[in-house]
Amino acid sequence: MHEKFLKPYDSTTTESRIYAEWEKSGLFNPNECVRQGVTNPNAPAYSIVLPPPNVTGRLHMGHALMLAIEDIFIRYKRMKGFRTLWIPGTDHAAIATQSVVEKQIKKDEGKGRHDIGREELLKRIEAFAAESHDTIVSQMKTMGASLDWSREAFTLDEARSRAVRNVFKQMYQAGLIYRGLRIVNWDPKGQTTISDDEIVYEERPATLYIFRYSKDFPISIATTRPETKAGDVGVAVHPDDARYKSFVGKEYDVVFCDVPLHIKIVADKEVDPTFGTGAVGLTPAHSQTDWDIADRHELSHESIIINEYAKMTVAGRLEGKKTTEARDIVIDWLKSEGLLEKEENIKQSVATAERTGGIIEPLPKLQWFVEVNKKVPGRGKTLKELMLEPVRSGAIKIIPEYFEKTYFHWIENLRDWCISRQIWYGHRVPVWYKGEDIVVGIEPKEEGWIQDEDSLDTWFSSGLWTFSTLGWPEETKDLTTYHPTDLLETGYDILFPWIARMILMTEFTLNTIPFKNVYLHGLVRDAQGRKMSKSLGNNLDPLDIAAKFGADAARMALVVGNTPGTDMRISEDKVKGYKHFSNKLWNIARFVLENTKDVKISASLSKEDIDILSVHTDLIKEVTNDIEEFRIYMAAEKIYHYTWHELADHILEVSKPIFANGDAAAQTSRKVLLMTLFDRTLRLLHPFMPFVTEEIWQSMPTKDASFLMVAKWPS
RNA sequence: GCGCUCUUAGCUCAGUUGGUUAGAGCGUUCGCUUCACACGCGAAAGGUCGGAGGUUCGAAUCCUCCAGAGCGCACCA
Repeated sequence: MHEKFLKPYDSTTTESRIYAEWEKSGLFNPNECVRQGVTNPNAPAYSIVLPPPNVTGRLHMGHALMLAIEDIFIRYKRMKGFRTLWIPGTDHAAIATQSVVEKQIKKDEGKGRHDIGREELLKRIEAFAAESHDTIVSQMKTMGASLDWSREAFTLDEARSRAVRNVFKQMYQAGLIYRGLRIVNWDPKGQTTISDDEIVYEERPATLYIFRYSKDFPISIATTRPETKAGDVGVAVHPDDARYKSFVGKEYDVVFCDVPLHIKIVADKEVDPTFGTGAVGLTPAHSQTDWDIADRHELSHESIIINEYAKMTVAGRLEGKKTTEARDIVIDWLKSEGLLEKEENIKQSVATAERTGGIIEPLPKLQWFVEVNKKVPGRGKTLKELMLEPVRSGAIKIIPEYFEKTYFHWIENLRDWCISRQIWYGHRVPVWYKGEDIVVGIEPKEEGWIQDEDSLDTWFSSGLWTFSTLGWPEETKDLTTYHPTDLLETGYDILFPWIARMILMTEFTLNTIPFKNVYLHGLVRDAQGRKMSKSLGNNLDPLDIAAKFGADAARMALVVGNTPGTDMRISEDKVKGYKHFSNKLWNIARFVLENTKDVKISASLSKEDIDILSVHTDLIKEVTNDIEEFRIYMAAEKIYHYTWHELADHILEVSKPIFANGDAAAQTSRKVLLMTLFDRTLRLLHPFMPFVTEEIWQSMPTKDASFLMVAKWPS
């Protein structure tokens, strides 16, 4: 027996050494597994593409959970003999990364993005991204993730850029990407448009003002934003509203706070007659609903009164004022004119930008969109339908299943996807202009073409992730072997922005699904159930936890009892419990190795020992089944329970008298039994606690492969 | 407004899709320097499974209603 077993298990020195040995062996790469003869060249493939963490800093416990779950499936399948591929990568995360760096520059140097300039800002962001990347990679390795680093990808590298330009061009040619003047979600703080999914609604108290445009205007209207009324072109009422029926179709000229308005009264069923006064002032340029109503009644869209900096552009006393100041001015004016009839306190959910916190200002802007309700040429179906179908048919299975309903519900409400952003970091829109001419996809050779200034929503490139990482648009061997991928594992919070987009993009580009199974994990919360955040200071850093208790312990603490789709709580105490388990395993190794020195593994078992072994065989079946059915939270618990409370507490204890004074045959049988049980237990436990199991197994006489990582799964 | 989830031991959660006395971890109490391990061992206490009905031979599990908690989407003039 190696003398290392005489001291308690030390995870810190062991884990880094073991990872280096695995990496050096090359066995994270399935091609190398085949070359070294540990995997059959014709074995079925199993693949996962890692959800690429944003290069915005360091990994948190949610990432650690993601790595643990995916590594468990990967290691299990690898031991099962599959050609198993897990591709690592990182996400440039456009807006998120740029805003982190911009904030830092503002803080350190007091400068904004335009003081720095496009080129210099990009340089700074790239330096920051590179540093984050290195930190993240080393964190992933610390967690024991058996990722094939030879295939590492970045959403903004050259290969992925080629994929992005290619898909953009194809979608444009298919008529599914268009440039249009639409109301977009403008973030005045970040100075960019954002998509519907990047909005966070915040409930806030607001005042509902009820007033008339002028003394002789016949209808009072209600609004929470009086300043926008300077952009009104009409008033809408419900067609069945008896109070206003006689006014429908009439037109009025008024002067509202120095601004001349021409107001037409229209009837539209969109209006809720029970809200406010039942009459809506229409501001088509600054409200999506109003824009739509104006469309139906042929009213002008062009009355833009607020600019990108949330300042008023009308002449008169409001000119150049911020919207918040303008609101006070309008209210004062209404009061002084005797036009304000009532003020009500109401609750309102305010749209804010998730990255900057800026209050969204709906503005009409010329932007690029993906059209989701138009038939895809050659498919006879819309993108929306193509997103629904594979989940409906079961080709894609979502775990837990109830999220499928949430998914359907979201798709039904889906509108065209605004993909252009006014930021600098990211894939630049691959469109070039020269006068009226436009070229899409590849930069024209001739002089005089100017590229679109905008960049693409980061989810456009991550939507291609399952196939761009496998080499598309090249027709690679990897692509035919590993796509569609087997499992996509991520947090339920990005079901919509990411998973739905991947299905859309893959259906469009490859006529197939990106993955067969979606495993959604919940949020990792602190011991009190609070979200981990910088401001609360309750973040647990996976690196600290791994350093203190070992990555194995951290993985077990994250996985045991953690059902998919449900938020979990984690505390240092829980991790500590599994550190003790690592040590327990270590001591079992010591006992088994000490007591089986001259064991002949081929010797036959006694009747009693055959029974004990068969219980373990049942465990193997159950655990295998649990993993296959995505119940790894249960598989982990079962192995833990068997190892500690059956193997250690019971079997080892009753073996002591046998070794002390049993007959020779009983002793031989028992030695074989313990060695067999422990060897199989290490194999079962390896996907969950890869380091300590590998370290022990290297000293086992049953060792039949270079690493436990590529040893056979027991049956 | 539409939809989803949760409510099980003091705490955090399981309960493999209806089947014998409902489980785990942590915590609590008591006893152990037992030669693998005090990062340990042995024992014990603790739950009418949110409430009310229903289906069934049988319900924590399925159905209906009610109460409480959380979340998503939409609206928000």
